[in-house]
Amino acid sequence: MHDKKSALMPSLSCTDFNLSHTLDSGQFFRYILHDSWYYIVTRGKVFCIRQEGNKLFFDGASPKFVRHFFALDENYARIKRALQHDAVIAYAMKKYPGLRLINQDPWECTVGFLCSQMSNIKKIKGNMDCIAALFGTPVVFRGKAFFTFPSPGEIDDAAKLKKCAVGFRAKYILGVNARVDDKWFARLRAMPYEKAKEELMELPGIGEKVADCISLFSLGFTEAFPVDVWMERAVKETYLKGKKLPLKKLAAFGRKQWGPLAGYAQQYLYHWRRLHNK
DNA sequence: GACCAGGAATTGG
DNA sequence: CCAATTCATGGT
Repeated sequence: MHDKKSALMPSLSCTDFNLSHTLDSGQFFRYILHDSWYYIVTRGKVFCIRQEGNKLFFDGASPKFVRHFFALDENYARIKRALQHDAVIAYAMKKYPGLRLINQDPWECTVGFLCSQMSNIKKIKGNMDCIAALFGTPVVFRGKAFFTFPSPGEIDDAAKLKKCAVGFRAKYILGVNARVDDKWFARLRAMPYEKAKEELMELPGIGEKVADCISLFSLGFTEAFPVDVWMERAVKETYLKGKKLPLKKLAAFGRKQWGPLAGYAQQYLYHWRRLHNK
């Protein structure tokens, strides 16, 4: 079961990192688990990765890329210390240790969360794989077939997109596809969070929640606090004594409560609330 | 055929 | 400005 090449392939030591928790927390869609390896496609890159304790083995990507993609250089001990004061977050951190925020490609992230409205993770994964198959480029990696994700501007055929069962979201994907490019996303990264979010919300189909997901999962704004139905439940039940608040106020609550680490608090709350399924 | 799924856009006060 | 309503689709 151990790959003989393991000893020769790149590896990294990591602390406070759990690959499965991180991938299975609804922030990223294009990966599959096969023979204890996660095969990951992100834009034009295909690589595989496996965790054994504090060791990460991987193939198809440089150590630098892996460190960046999984935010391994983030000072996690500091984040943990800062969030430990909160009993609810502390519990979730203990239950799902090493859950981290991924640094993924903004364009791919945007399409993923455009697909997310009124949908579910399994279906979003299917949408994304279908878009890659119809608009991306085939790649063979370790004898397996994959498709890279298309670049901005390349999802330009409504009839083909319709085959991917994105439904009413098609007009949003086509609309955004025609309006953005990689440079545009790069500029967002250099802006303050509020400004970048404003720019994102100018695009069709992107409201506050989707803009916050893009901000948090792909632009490095850890102060973003996306609020979906799961977060609404989690916050209402744990911090508001069951009292309802509009989504906009919940997002403001999160940012005020946890400041620059609101995104991490969100990720733990979301993961915890979705899995314990009360 | 109802019911649900990580919302967005529009309308009415 | 805020809340309520409408829109809209594939999977189970």
